[in-house]
Amino acid sequence: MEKIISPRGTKDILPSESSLWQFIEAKAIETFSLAGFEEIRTPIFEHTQLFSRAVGESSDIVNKEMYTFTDRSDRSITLRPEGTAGVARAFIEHSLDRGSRPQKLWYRGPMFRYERPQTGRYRQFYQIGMEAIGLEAPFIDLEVIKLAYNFLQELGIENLTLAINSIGSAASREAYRQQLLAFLSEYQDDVCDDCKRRMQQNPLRVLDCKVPEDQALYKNAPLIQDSFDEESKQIFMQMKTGLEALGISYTIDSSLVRGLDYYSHCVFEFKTDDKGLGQQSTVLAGGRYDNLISELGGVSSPAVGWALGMERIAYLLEAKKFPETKRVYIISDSAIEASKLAHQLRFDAKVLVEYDFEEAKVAKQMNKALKRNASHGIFYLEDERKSGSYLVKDFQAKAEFNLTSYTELLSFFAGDSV
RNA sequence: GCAGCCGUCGCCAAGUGGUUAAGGCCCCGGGUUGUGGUUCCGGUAUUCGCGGGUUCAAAUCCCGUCGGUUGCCCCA
Repeated sequence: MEKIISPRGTKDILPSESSLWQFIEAKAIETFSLAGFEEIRTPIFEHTQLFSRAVGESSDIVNKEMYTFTDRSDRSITLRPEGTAGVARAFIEHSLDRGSRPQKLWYRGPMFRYERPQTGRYRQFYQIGMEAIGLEAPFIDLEVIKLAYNFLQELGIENLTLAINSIGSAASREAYRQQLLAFLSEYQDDVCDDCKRRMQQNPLRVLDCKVPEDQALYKNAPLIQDSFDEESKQIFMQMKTGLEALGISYTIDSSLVRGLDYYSHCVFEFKTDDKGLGQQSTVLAGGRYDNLISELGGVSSPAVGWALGMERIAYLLEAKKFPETKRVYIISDSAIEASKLAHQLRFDAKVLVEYDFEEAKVAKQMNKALKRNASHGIFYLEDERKSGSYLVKDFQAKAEFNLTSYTELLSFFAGDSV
């Protein structure tokens, strides 16, 4: 029979890895809750229309990367390729603009894009993201970036650089687009095929081209900052001075424009220089999207947010060591008695307890205990039960303790460290 | 979507046209009568990702397909 394997671009997170994922999520819950951000869970699939309108018809995501299908009632359904659109839809649907502003939300979960899988890039991948919706105060951008920064620090990820840029207000960006296109029209026939396509689809991307000959041509291209209106200039300035005041170092990357249509003003990315992730150096990215909510039919609600790729984070954390916890294995000639003791200890001492289901020989149970990475063994055989005692073995210290009551046993396992 | 490389047991692999496809790790069973990952004995691929073709003969050559990987595009 043919073996069934997971579909292309998907992967299982096995127990050897899941503790790391739990660690990441626990840190997210902690960091974001302390800042008053609350979790929102939206559906994994939405009406296709939501994404084509929110993410933008011209984006690659909508053009060639969506997992779209027709359901049994002929509705066009799409597996969400990113988190912001669903959050925005929920914000409008439940009139969250009537709540306190800004609404401070975060989310986690799988996203889907039909792409060629590569290291650090999957068809089903997991993101953690946050959105602050309802106010345009630039201090919110700073708060959101600072939280990203703190979160990454809490996780213990180092060597990330923050790149920021401003793409200005929608009006100033449109003005720039015209200027840029006028400039590019001179070179229309000289540039690479990719750039020809970019001119049609997303002219700002042209400046990011990797072909050296093209780069030489673009040297004299107009700068987006030069087309900024007063408001755009001021917002970007506040951004920069704010980051400096918060002690967050950054670089300005004028080629940073982001792939999604809904962004405006501040955009940013945290990147790693770890080569192991291949071309996927961006670990967290986001920006401001002041018009998305109104474009989707909601009350005008400026917003800012970001998302990070959990696989990429997990990759960077793989080598990290986690603090050891106590792990107890009961060695007994009676699975029933061992089970009773295990359940009691789990609830009374909040310690991880396992035991043997096979009533194997003592030497064998010792081996199993070690194989389970136990830190302690409790000998609990007929002799011990008769005398009401527990022989505790510390596997690391290679020491034995004869405890003569359950109370003594409990106090032995009190506390967190091994 | 395009181009290159790769695919032998759960893992690491030897084998590159010719009798029964090495080896190591892990795993499983057994021996050492209530104490340590040791040791000893034994077991585990009718088959080389899958399908087809060439040949007297294929894991080895050819075609296709699936999957992985690297680069491009793009992106978290």
